[in-house]
Amino acid sequence: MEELNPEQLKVVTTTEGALLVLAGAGSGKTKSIIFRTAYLINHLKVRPWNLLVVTFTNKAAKELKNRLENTFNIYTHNLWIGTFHSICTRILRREKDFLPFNANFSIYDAADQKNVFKKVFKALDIDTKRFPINQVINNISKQKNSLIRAEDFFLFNEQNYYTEIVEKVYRQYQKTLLENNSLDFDDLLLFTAFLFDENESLIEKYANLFKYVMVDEYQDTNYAQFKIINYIAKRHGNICVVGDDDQAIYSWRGANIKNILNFEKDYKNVVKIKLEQNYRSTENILNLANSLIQNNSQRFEKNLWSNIKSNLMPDLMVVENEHDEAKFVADELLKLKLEENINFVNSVILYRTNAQSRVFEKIFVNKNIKYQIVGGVNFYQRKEIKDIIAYLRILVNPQDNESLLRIINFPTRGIGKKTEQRLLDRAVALEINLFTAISSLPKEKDSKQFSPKIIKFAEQLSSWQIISKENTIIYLIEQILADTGILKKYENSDDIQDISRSENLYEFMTAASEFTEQFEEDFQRKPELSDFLQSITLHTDLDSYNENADSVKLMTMHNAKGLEFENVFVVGLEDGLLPHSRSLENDNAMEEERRLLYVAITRAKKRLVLTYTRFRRIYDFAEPTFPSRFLSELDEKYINKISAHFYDFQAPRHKQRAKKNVVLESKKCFRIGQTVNHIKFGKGKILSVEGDGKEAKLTISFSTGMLKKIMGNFIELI
DNA sequence: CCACGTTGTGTTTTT
DNA sequence: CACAACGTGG
Repeated sequence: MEELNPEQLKVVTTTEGALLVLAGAGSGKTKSIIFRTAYLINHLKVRPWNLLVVTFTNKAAKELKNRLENTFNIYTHNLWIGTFHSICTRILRREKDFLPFNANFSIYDAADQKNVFKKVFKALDIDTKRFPINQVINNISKQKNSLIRAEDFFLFNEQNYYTEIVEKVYRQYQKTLLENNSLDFDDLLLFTAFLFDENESLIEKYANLFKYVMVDEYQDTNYAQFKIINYIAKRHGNICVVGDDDQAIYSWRGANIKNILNFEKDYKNVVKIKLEQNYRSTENILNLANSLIQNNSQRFEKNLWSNIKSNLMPDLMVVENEHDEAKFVADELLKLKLEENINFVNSVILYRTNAQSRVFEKIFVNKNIKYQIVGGVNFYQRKEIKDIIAYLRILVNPQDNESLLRIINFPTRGIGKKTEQRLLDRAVALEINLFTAISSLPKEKDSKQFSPKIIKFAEQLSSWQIISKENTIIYLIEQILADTGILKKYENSDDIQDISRSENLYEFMTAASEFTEQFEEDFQRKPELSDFLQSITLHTDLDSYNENADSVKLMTMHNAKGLEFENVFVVGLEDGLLPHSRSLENDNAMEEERRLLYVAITRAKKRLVLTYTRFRRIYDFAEPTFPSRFLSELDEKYINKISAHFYDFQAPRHKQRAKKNVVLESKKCFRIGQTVNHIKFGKGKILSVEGDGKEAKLTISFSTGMLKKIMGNFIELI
């Protein structure tokens, strides 16, 4: 306890009643939560299972558990620690009797979700041009996060041609999920909240169980999450929330910053504690961050300070294009390694969009710099992994038609669209699910209508289901891969992509066996297949990355929340990227973009380098860019501006890529550089020609500044 | 029924 | 450019 400063100590020992902790970046927030948990258990003798601790990521939960075990000798396997989603899943499985689905439900990720939506759109014959599918998905997700169910839709939304369609889709979508005994991520929260709303006895039960409640990153909770916690904690009022309004970066997924701003109104006699000393960053870095964030309007008054002195000044670097940017960062890293013997392990590159990682990857491979990309395409979202997961899902949850349809003809076993329809018809006629419709075939007398291929598949399904109940997970996976020939097919292929797929499948088996080991240690029993499936759908890349490996980490600024690094490179600081173009018109969104940069900067302990480019390739063309407007808000006292002129780049500038359709000069009607006229767009210059004759596709830069691709037919030469 | 080629379309951030 | 959806020939 001597390690704690007076404010932190107060957080730890104020256990009764409602507590609001406003914890600035690097102020020892995690430490306070750990000590508080340990204090409750070891000092006040609270039973571990009477505590509920909600963290933002699985990784944070895992770390918390480890520290409690290693430093405080606390058995953590009966402690309720986890993300909202994993805790809700646990509650839903326990309280299945109160729910319309059973405990074997599948959890659909974003990709599964989109597939269902596509089917719903088709079934309802909705025009995706007028109703963009992603927009509708987003809308419905927002409804769910605000605890608005399909049947209550018009109580909260005005009726017009658009909302009428959304409501229809919402209804049909939920109906389909229910038929599949499946939930999406938002449903995990929604159903838990309504579980409490509709069953007084359950509120009683969980309020009694969770005598003390703690929520981390409270500024990024949404309404559904607020309600869930409120149901549990409002009776006894023993709730401690920790957060920083300046680090709220998830409003786009329904998080409401008002949850933390209004906490003092939601609970009685709230004690408010501010943690304002930053133990992470140097004074220069912190002052720089402060000069940025003070431009935001909606925030608690605070004074975050650091007394870590350093001669190092944050750098701002301007470079020609994204290749030079990557090259500059790579060279800086190599320089640090060579001159100051600093390893890659404590360095990170932070960017706004996942797509920005590609250039860095390329150059790091080139220069032999070890790196890890955290996030982006999740391991469990890869095609080959989703395929094997689909096999496993239908064995746990035979109602999961979506998963079954995914693999009904993968690998190809001669079940095409026609046969698929016949099987679906059979299921509907007999009022059974597709799984049963298939697996019951061999016992049927009329099975001769179906080809031996399908009978074989049916027999396989049955045999796997038996294995899934009697054998280990890893054995089941091996068996499925062998019976279907999937692994062999990939291994024997000449395509490098297939080889990599086979490697991923091996990695999946490793993951399964590691999971089994860990689970047995944690819970002292063998895991069910459903335990495994639950853990992987709620798993994120961040949860498992190796932070100690001597490699540079690459991730989005969102993923960096809660982390810290010695050396931080924040790249792509251009208008349109950060702030992102889709946030430009909206004041609230702009403030969130600013907070995002604030989060990125405050990850740095010692070295901070910010970069932006003059040109960046978007689609196919290098376009001129403008420095992020946030850069002008940074206090010049705390930043060192470096110009690209001082840096010797060898990389070729703006190399023109060869066009695919090269046409003989003699056949051309149009040539690059010619001035032309268009009826609507006026005068312009030809920038490129694809194809020949009048049919050629021309890229024309019009005098209005517009860039267009137009057929030669519509163009007249001047 | 399937493999392959062509056309069209679209990019924020994630549990 | 990168990937998904569609169409065609085997």
